[in-house]
Order: sequence, then structure tokens, then C-alpha cells
Amino acid sequence: MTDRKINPKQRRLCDYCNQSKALLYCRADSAKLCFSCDREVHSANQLFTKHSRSLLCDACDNSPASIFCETEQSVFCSNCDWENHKFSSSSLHNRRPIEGFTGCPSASELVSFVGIEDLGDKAPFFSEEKVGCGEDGEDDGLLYLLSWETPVTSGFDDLIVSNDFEHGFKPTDVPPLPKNRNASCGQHKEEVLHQLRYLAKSEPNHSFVKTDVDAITGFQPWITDTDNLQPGIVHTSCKNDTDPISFPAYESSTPQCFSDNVEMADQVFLPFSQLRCYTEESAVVPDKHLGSSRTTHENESLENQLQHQIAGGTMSALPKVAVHELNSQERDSAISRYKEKRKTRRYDKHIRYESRKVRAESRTRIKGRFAKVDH
DNA sequence: CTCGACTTTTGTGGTGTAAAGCACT
DNA sequence: GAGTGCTTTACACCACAAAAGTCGA
Repeated sequence: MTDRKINPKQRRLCDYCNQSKALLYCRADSAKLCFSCDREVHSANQLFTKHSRSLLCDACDNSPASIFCETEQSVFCSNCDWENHKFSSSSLHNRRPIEGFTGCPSASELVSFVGIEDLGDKAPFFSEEKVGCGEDGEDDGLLYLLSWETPVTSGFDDLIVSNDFEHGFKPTDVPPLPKNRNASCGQHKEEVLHQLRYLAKSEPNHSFVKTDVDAITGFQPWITDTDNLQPGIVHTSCKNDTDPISFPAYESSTPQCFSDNVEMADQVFLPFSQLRCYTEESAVVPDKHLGSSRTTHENESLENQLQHQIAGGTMSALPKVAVHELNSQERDSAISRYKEKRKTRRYDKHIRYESRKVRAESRTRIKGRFAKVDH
């Protein structure tokens, strides 16, 4: 409530420098940070590089974003996404989950993270010839950034094996999804570009060829390049950084949260539990909990709703994978609700009314059940 | 706004039972 | 892998007083 009276600009101020506009949110520090401060803070030591950061929610400016709404061109945290899209009219918005990152990424990697562009071709923007060589260089760079139309950023969908048949899995008819799953600056694109430009200038080395620096800084985008991806093996940051986690292909094809979607078993998925372990909660919350946070009835109605929309033509071209995306959004939302609920959870039995306890203890029973008392 | 009458909802614990887990053959 | 027996776990069941909600005066 009081937040509404605060100047939106102030509400988004970096918690560290208190000057720049915050664009990222660090869960471990519970802090809003601009790109520069994020680098400063999280390059301090190896421990800090493990902090997971996400874009800041465009709606509340106070939580890590996990959903990108393409229709609104905004990024939302789970709660705001839920609020904004709970009505049927807005629930048809084209949304998709977005990932966070750890480590100490370079400017180019940040560009890749926010999904502005694949830097392979556009590296000149940050190259020394362009950056810091005068107004034209900067303007051209900005022009480059704003004009790139087909960003290519590895995303979760990239892990759906469709082209590589060596593993023996046949691809399905599922149409390819856009690869820019992380292409989601939200409503602060200008600020993102501004800060990235500044960040790039401050970097001693403007080379954007992937180097061993990644290994040194520990930067790990949540989704690794498909080129390096082998079915059944994924690198995550929640385990030993050097050890890939292997799991049988059949497990990856049918993660629990999708177990009801048999058709999807044709594709090789990496389980969310592995990919989403960047948050403590998502790593420790079994799907059982998530499932129970929404009743079976609600799940069924959601499925039915989707099927009706597909059948009715409102989602005519909806690929099967889109259902999977919505499920992942549900999952994010469920995680968020679970977090809130967990704060107030009591594991010990709590007697709210002592008088009722006394009464129950003295009540006559038959085989443990309360029995009627004839008066 | 307060009060009283009335209705509806909640919470309490011991036991039985089904389901799950486990070891063993 | 299938079958069996044992143990563990989760949950429904019951009655009714107390709490909470509703409504009219």
C-alpha cells in the first residue's frame, strides 16, 4: 500500500549504490541491484558468484521475475503474473517462463541473458571500435541492439531434442518454439541497454568469444548451449560445479510434473527439478507438495480449460509444448505460493482451543470414535 | 453501533484401515 | 520380476461444545 506513494523511480533504486535503476534481483541477498553493482557484489568471492539473480518484476519492482509476458512486453514475478493473468481475457497472453543466472557474467553474457541478442554476430557493438570511440559508436551500437530481430538465446526449449537423432529418440511433430526463451528485457529495455553499455565500457576485455573466463567467473546460464548439450546430461549450479548430473533418458523424458502428459514422453526433457534448482525452494520442494498446493480438481479444470481453448480455436495452433509451458508457469506460481505458506507453517501440532482438547479427551469413545451420549 | 437470538462452521483425539515401503524368498 | 509378510504412514471417522457468522430489533 505504501509502495504506491513512493516514486516508481525510487522504488526501483539499486539497493547497493542507491543511484542507478535496479534491474536484477538477488534472492540470496534479497536485494535489488543494477548491473554494475551486481557485478561488484557478486564478483567479491566464489561464494557470492553462486547467488542466483533474476530480472526484477516490472509490476511490483520488488521480486525476482520468473514469467515473461510477450503480450505486455513485461516480466513478472509469480505473484504478479498470477494477479495480472488470473482472468480469462488476460490468461490468453503469450507468456513463458524465464530463467535466472549465477556467476559473474560479462556484458555480452548479460546481453545474452536478457535475450537482446546473440552476441556472436553483434559483438562489434561492444568491441573497442564501437564502444567508447565516440557518439556514433554508441548510437550505432544502440541501433544494432534495437534492430536485432531474431535473438538466439539458448532456452529450455532448446533442450527438447529435435534434430539430433544419434541418441535414438525420434522427434515429434511439435513445431519448434522460439529459441529466445530468455529474450525478455521487460519494460526497462532502455535502462538495460544503458547499463549494459556502461558495463561493457568498464570491461578490460571486450572480446565476446566464449572463453575460459566463463569457467573462472563461474558464470552459468541456466540453460547451456545446445551445441554442448548431450542428452541425459545437464550442468547445474546446485551441485558441484564441475560435475555434470547424469540421469537416465527415460527419467528426463517424463519428469513427474509432466507424467500425465504421456505424449511428451517422446521428447527428451531435462527435469525441472534439475534445471530449476537455482532457488532453494524449488530444489527442495518435491512435486508432491506442488501438486497438493493446487487441488486435483483445479488441475483438471485447468487442463479441461486448455483443451477447450484448443478445441474452440482460441488456441488453435497451441503446440503440445505450450501446455508444458503453462504447466511450468503453474509450477512457478505454485512455488511462490508454497514459499508464502511455508513461512507460516507449523510442524508441531498446535492446539488452538485447549477447552476442546480437554473436552475431546474426556469424551466417550467407541473404537476411537466419538460416541453419542444419551442424556 | 450494540445486543441477543439463532444458525453454521470448526476443532478436538483414539482407533481402524488402506496404502506404501521394505526385506526376503 | 513376482509373491509374501511385516512394519510404517496417512487419513477418515465419530459427537458435540465452542467459535464464528448472520440477522433483526
